[in-house]
Amino acid sequence: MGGAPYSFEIEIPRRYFDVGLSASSGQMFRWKQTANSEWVGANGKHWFRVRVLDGREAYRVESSGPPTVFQSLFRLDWDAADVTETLTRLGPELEPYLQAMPGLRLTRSGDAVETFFSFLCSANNHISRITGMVNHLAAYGPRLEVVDVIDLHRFPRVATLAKVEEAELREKGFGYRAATITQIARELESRGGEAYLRSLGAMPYERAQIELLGFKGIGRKLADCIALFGLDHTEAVPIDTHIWQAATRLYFPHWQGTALTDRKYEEASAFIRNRFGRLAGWAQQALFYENVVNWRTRK
DNA sequence: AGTAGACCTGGTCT
DNA sequence: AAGACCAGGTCTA
Repeated sequence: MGGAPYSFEIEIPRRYFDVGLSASSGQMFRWKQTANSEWVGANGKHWFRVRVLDGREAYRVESSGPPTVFQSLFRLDWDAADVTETLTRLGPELEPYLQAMPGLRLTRSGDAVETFFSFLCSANNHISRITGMVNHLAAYGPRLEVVDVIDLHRFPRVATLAKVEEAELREKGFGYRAATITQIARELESRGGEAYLRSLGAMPYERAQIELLGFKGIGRKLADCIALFGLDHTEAVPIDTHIWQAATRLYFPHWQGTALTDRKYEEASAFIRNRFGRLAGWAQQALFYENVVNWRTRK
């Protein structure tokens, strides 16, 4: 299809920014590595194509958006060296996890709507299937571009998703989430849709969390994922099965092997948040993905 | 406040 | 190779 409106270089050491790792670590679900090992993906209304420049600590990016969009998406305005140093100082126990995941960054979605619906797909689910479901939802949006046979869509708006029928999603293999997703889409629209969602990003984390918990089908975990990955509340710490394992290993050994209850969720999440402040979400991401990659061998 | 089941589907393990 | 188990959980009883 037509050429990219924007083409630019991003110069940064790999240990501070690994696109593939950051794009495929469960924060976004619309990135793929092509046969010639480029990373192609979409977020909200933009698409991206990223290539590692041989022998250089740099990327060549083609995109529908200017460099600022890409930089914001991968939070390049945060200095990874600085973040890592601070996290290690505040929590020396994080060092092996950060070292194990060099170049993994906390991303910042440019589209709260996409993140909201992406994580609705994530409950009690595998990353591989979440990916398929999110791409099904994305297909309701207009096509932006085709890059290397990969269809890249603008993620649909709330009004579009609010019209989707439960049966339709069932047929696409959404299972019981077909019901919650369509119901929540309607509820979100009635609350003001995208503008409402964005307003949650402007309020304090605690208030946004309460708002999100008001949706039937959104519990603490999803609320925290949406807050962290979609609303830029970087102090949010979603506690899922992986973080629960890491948290009990590092901070609550007496809870190892026990079930995660509301109270324990609150305590573990707040502990990590208080320990790392606005960097807590970044710490969470390192702990999360390291555990995803290594949990099988660990047990 | 904590526990037990149910819930779609499909990867992974046995 | 068919069947159990489980996954970035949440709701209800």
